[in-house]
Amino acid sequence: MEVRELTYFVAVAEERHFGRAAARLGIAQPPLSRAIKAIEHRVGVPLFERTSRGVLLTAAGEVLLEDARRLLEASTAAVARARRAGSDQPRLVLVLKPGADGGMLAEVLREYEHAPDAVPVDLHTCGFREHAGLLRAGVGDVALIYGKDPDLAGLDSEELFREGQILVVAQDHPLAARPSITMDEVHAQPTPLWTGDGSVPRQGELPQLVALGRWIHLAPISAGHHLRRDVAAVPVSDAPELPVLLAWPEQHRSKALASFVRTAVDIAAERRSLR
Amino acid sequence: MEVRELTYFVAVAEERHFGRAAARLGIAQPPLSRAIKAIEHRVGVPLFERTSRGVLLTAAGEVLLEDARRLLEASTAAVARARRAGSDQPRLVLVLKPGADGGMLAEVLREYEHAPDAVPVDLHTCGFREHAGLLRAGVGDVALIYGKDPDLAGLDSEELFREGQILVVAQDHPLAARPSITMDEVHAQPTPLWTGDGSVPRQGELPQLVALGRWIHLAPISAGHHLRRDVAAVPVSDAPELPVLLAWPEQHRSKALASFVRTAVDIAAERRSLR
DNA sequence: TTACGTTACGGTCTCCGTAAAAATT
DNA sequence: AATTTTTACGGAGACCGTAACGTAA
Repeated sequence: MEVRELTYFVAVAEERHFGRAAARLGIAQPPLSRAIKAIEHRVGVPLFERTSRGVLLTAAGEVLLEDARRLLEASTAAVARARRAGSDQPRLVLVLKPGADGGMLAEVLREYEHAPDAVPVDLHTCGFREHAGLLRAGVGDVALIYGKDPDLAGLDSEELFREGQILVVAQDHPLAARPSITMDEVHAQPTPLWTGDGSVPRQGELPQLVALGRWIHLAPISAGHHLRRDVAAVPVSDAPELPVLLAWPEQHRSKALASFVRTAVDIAAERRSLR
Repeated sequence: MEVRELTYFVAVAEERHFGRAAARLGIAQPPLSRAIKAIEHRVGVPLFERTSRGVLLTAAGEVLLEDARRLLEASTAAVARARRAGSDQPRLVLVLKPGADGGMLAEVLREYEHAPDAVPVDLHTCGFREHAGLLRAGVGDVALIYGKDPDLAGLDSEELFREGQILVVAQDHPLAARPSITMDEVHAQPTPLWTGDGSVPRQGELPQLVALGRWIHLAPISAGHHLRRDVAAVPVSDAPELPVLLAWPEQHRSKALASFVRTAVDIAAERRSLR
């Protein structure tokens, strides 16, 4: 099974229409039709049910679609990683959400510079829940992830520590002056609480909306250090602790990466013991 | 990057020689040389250092080799799985070492027959530490694995229970008559203890060697039920408990598989609570 | 009749194999 | 001189696009 064929298959599977799929692939329908037929012949089972309004996936097609998506992702990731590994000055790409640095990133970077097998670290910022995808796509080598149930498929990870949460509200919000607050109170107050569900906001949009009093949201304590001036943070006494993870592609432990992970884990352990 | 190209690359990387790689691929050297050059051009970095005695992998080549092996494995697995999913009578293939049934397999199979979404279960036996490979290759859907540190890359898993161990010795071994024994005694006695390191024995070879008094080995308690007549089992009071895992390819939870896992987990939990 | 997928056909592009050449020990 | 990789060249096969054809709502 060639990746060109997988690309064709995924296009048809996602468009559920040979014509649209061909357009998306930039080819004519007939070659696409032939290619799919060839695949089905080779696999030995039909992957689509042809109807006069388009196509439907068979059970086998559903199974293949899952694998095919992963394969395509992995194949582009493979060349991306090889390319970076072969560049003159190898670097480590750390993926993180802006501001979500766990309050220890600066120290980790400082320490890592002097570690054995260290290489320069590039920071690649990303949006909500994009970490795993970027690692799997070969864009990044390692990611710093906050969250309860992150998507770790195909990744190895290590928990660095857990962190309490603060509520971020507009400066003139009724809760802004409180020294502390409970989860019940968070849910009881009227301003909507941003949960990350639904549409992903553009970069920097959420702080803006919070400052305008349209939303409030929870954040890890360490994020409180670099909030906008026009918002306030209130400790939430009984908020669940957020795990802070370091994650990297499965079995991709270059020396540079292993050394970075070790440095971060050591510093995290040290900080835990200080508390 | 096409999988044909990856196949070529892996062949050269593993043979470290264009000529041998070409022979293994069943093609002539020149097309192979061209193909590799094309790949290197596309990736943008050299993957091999050509010497007059063959080739060496560059750092980028090493990185790509890891990914390429996984990709090839995954691509064959994808069609294998799709083919099985599309067969007229879908089945669930359970991979396990002969005898390593956790003492509960019969009950799980019996129970599963009546579970919702159940399909017929095929048993596929395998050798020492072959489970993961067979799952990744798409040969099996789910595996029953004993062991402390199994290879779970690319797999999801669930621990069913933990089991104590017995020492399996020849019937006329000095320890055969003991009601119980400690790990210290196991290590102190003279017959070599088989640890699974080194060469993998042929199927059924180890029991033979144990019966002949050439080796002794540890086994989970449940394996004691189907030992040869000419060996004896002695409980080891302080042996570390062996985890018994159910594992399956990451994110491949068909209804049939999910139902099987649930059945097994439920029965395991029930047995734990009975103790 | 319209919208989709499939066959038929001809051209092009890629890939392969044989043969000769370059490079390194 | 021998071994190994690379370049040159000619042919076979794969893939694509246009056009014509089935087929179901």
